[in-house]
Amino acid sequence: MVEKNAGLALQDDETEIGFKPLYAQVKDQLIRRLVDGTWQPGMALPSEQELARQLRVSQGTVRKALDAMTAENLLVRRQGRGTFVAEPEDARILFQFFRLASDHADSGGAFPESRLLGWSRASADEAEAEALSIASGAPVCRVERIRVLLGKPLLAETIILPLGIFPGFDALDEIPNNVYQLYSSRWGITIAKADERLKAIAAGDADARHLGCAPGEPLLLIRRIARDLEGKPVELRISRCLTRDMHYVANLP
Amino acid sequence: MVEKNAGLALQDDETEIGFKPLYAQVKDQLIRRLVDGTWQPGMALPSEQELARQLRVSQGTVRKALDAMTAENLLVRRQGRGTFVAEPEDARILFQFFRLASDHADSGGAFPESRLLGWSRASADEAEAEALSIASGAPVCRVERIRVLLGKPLLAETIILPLGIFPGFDALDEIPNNVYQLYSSRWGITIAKADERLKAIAAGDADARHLGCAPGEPLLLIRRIARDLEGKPVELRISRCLTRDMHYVANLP
DNA sequence: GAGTGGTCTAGACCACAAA
DNA sequence: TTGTGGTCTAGACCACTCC
Repeated sequence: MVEKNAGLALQDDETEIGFKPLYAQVKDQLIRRLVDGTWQPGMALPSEQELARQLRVSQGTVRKALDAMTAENLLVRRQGRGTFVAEPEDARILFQFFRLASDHADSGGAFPESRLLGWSRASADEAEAEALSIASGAPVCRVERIRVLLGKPLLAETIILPLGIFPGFDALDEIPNNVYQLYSSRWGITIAKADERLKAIAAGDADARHLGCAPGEPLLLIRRIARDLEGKPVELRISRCLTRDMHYVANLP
Repeated sequence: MVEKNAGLALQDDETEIGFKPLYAQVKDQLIRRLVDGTWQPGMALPSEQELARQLRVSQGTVRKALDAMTAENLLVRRQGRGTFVAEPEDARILFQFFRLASDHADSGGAFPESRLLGWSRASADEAEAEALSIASGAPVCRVERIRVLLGKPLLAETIILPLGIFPGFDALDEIPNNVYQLYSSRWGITIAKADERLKAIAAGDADARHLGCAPGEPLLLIRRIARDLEGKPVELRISRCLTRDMHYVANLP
């Protein structure tokens, strides 16, 4: 009765080690359609029944793949409406990637404003190349800006982007506040997840000037590597944060 | 054919707003048995079939509850063996709750040693009471210790425990390295999750002396609220970390 | 009313572990 | 061989949304 896992138009690795459950293969197929732009942010996917027919698997298997992708914030499911590709709107990006909050009352979910200091083409140094899995010396664009919340300088950040992945970024006329939305609309790149490393450092002269604090004041250093749908690192971001009245929030697990 | 959700020996809140899916009710039941000690760390649960019979639901519904609990690190499932209550062994606690790593080669998964400075009974101050959801002035035990990795002082930490939850803690003769294991074995309390808040601060004189750094050196301040199976805060821990050669790891999401 | 996702069930076969 | 969890299927009913 139950059909043998025969791949069903899915790439079947029946080799000893390369086995994947059907629902994982389905998930890979669906992610492929996100990567190649078949389904763009905001669009509705076909219904579960329809996907099941197309992929020749049961609805339950499709559901398991969709549920996993929903848990990873790639999709949004709405009962009675359908399943949609997640969009990089401010509210979601803020919630998912911005972990700084006020010590006192919740900062109301305001997206911090940006004061651009400049951006320019450069060559990746050793550390940047390592973090982004590109060749040392490869062309990148470095963006420097100050993030401001409620009129107060909050952090200084440097964004390093490989120009091989974001061609023409260095020639932009301006850079919006929500860059992840720009990555999506202009280059079709979705930031799916990120790893962060945190340290405490002393403020240098430049950061002190920009943030309005004394040189030597303790700052929270955040080094973020952001990854696309396939897990490839596409952005390196280094932030120096004033945490006198703010804190970084982490949940375990 | 399908039986109406009638609670099935589960507490049924069919009131307008209080509805819960069956699998969530099953999960609540299972967690209750963890809380009341029916199933202790390391023990095997009954099989899915058996649980399904006992609770008068289908195996699939039981599975959904077990999968959710496994995702929360409350259970461990082993194919062909069974489902077991997760234990607070060093390796897991290290992986789940210790987010500091060396900047260079992985620190090999070594559990940091502890150098105890002392512990004593005290009264909760405003901030501690607020964090632990207890009355201001309620009895607590404060533990001070230095964590050491590979012979080098890594961080100074203060653990604040409500004596209402851990009676007799202040009268202990000694305190082991892995306190979460002690909470479990001595008081039957499982640390299920924790929230952390991070800041950068300047080292005070005492911390500088203990950590072997200069006063004013930037330290990473971590304030952890650890919660039991029911989400109630049971431990407050404040760590001041030297992050010259270390960093804190966070994953988004 | 038609279509969607959300829940629940029942039963099959598979991979794995232990006796 | 027996029993376990892991996967997959098929079909039912429900709650919700939109026409």
